[in-house]
Amino acid sequence: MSAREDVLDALEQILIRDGERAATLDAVAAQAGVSKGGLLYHFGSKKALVEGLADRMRERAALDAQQMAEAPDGPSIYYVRTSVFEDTPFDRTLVAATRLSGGDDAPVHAAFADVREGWLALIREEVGDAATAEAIMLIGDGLYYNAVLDPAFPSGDVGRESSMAGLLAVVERLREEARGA
Amino acid sequence: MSAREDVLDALEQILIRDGERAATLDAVAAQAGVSKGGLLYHFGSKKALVEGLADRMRERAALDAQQMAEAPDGPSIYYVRTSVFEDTPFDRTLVAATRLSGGDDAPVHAAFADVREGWLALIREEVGDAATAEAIMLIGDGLYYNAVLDPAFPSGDVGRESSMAGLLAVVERLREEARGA
DNA sequence: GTCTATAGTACGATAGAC
DNA sequence: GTCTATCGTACTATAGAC
Repeated sequence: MSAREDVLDALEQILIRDGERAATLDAVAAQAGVSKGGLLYHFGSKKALVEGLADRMRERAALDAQQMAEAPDGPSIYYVRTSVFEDTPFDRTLVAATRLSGGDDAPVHAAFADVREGWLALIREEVGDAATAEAIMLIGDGLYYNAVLDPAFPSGDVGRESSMAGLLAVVERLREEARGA
Repeated sequence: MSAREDVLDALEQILIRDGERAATLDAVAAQAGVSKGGLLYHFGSKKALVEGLADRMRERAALDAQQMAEAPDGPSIYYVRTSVFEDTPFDRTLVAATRLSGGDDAPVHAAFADVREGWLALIREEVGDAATAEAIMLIGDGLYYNAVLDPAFPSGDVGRESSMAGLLAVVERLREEARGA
């Protein structure tokens, strides 16, 4: 039962570190410490392997949505605040899946659409105004994508971290203005 | 002289429509209407081909930065407003390059970093406050990445377009508040 | 459940004719 | 400047031993 999870961990690791093209069955098998044949016992094809990643993303996203809904500082701040890489299991899965977003992987795309819809709903519920909710979510999105697509990722972007406080202040102002309206 | 441009156009087309993995020399040559040998006369390797795309991106970005600096509604609004795909030559080059951002293409990454730095400088100059400038740029970034990474791209995302007016109002409010401070 | 060996295809790049 | 033909490698996937 653990070998399956090891393979998914290995896939994530390679996608995060080396990108989509590097995520071959050979490379994933080697990273997971199994042979290619062993890998293909658990996931019968590369397509099935990617679907396994999409499934894991849905599961972990559901847990994160719970956290977001119950966040003491509210879903808006939670979303922007957690849009920087923290190397949690969910972060790793999300970034790995993002690396596949350029291609035509239907399961991954569908999972992303559903997860994003849930996020936006929580933010909209908190701030009331649809345009403000979208603006707040986009700030988090921009933060996330910029970090993920950075060549230095995931070594960290110190400049970004120091500007987080000011950014959260802007988001909070946006939220309060929309609530007051 | 035109064959070179045709090849770059073909590379962009394939990256936009089918993603990074589909952009093989065979596919690009076929799309450009030349043989693989013919392609490799102009670009001696795949690496050289990608560098050609990065160079084109820098050239076209410089022209766009001029437009942005002189925009009647200001760089901030211009940036967010043009963060939706319009199928201009610059848009096509930018989206194509974004498709390569998951991998380890140093020339593409360097070009992106330089171009983005120029955008942020223009916005920061307009709004004064660094945190607000970053927030505004991130809204545009989020808008852009969401569109580009959408599976339906570039067929268009009608829902997004209808929310643009409200979003621009939020951006304008952010800008005016920062200016007044 | 995991391995080795191998089939079949696709890729990047070179050589040489025209 | 563009073509066809080809080499060597790397990829996905299968077959069959253990």
